[in-house]
Amino acid sequence: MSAERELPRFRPPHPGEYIRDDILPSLEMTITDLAEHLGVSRASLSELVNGNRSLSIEMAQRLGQAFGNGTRFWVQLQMQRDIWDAEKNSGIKIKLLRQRSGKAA
Amino acid sequence: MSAERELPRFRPPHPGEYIRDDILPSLEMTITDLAEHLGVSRASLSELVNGNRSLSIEMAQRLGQAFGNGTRFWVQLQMQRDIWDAEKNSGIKIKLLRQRSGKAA
DNA sequence: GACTCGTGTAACGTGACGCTTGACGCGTAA
DNA sequence: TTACGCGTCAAGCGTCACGTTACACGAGTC
Repeated sequence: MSAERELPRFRPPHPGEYIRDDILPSLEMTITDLAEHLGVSRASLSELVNGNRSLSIEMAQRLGQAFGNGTRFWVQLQMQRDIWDAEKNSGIKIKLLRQRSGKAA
Repeated sequence: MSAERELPRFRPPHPGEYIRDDILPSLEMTITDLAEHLGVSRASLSELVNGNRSLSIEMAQRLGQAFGNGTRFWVQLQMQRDIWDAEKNSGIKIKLLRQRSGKAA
């Protein structure tokens, strides 16, 4: 009874929202600018920023280097959203397997 | 100077190793047994256990439900390894973008 | 009006990868 | 030898991030 963290009440924000709302304004950059700086296509970054695509590990690396907050930050952002979606939308129901820790009823 | 966590010195273990070394023995189950319980094919679980495949979100859900430690645990296991690999093997070098926080040299 | 930017998005091809199915090799018991 | 359980491999499929190219729209500017 420990590893089960509660699901957030609301769907975690897409990494792209963060880029759009916080990063780009504070850097005074356009999507086109940032895409060029990151070495990705404009279309690719645009779709990411608009939430139409999820973050790859490689994209997370680029963002982490560009903004100085590391790969992990971005991957976790995406991960939280992925987990939320998975828990919400799936009908997977697997029965709990009891580890044999001595006391077997 | 905060979000940059250090990379582990050694490659984080593959989730499959954990299943093979700890879970399966303590449950006294075979790969075939567990695959059936999880509702996936033998081959799929076999490749996972042997480190030839990484964990999908859906597989993480199944494992999390079966072992009672939640989806997040398994996804994080995989994430740590993915990040480690990405940092080690990639030649990506993006210049840091300075946020304009008042003091501009 | 025409021109330039910045943007969103669709179509196409590509490569990566998780998954299933079917077949194979190996060990063990009848 | 035959039969069975187990693990693994190979082929095929679907999904998806990505680049490229192209088009359409709005806001400025001339």
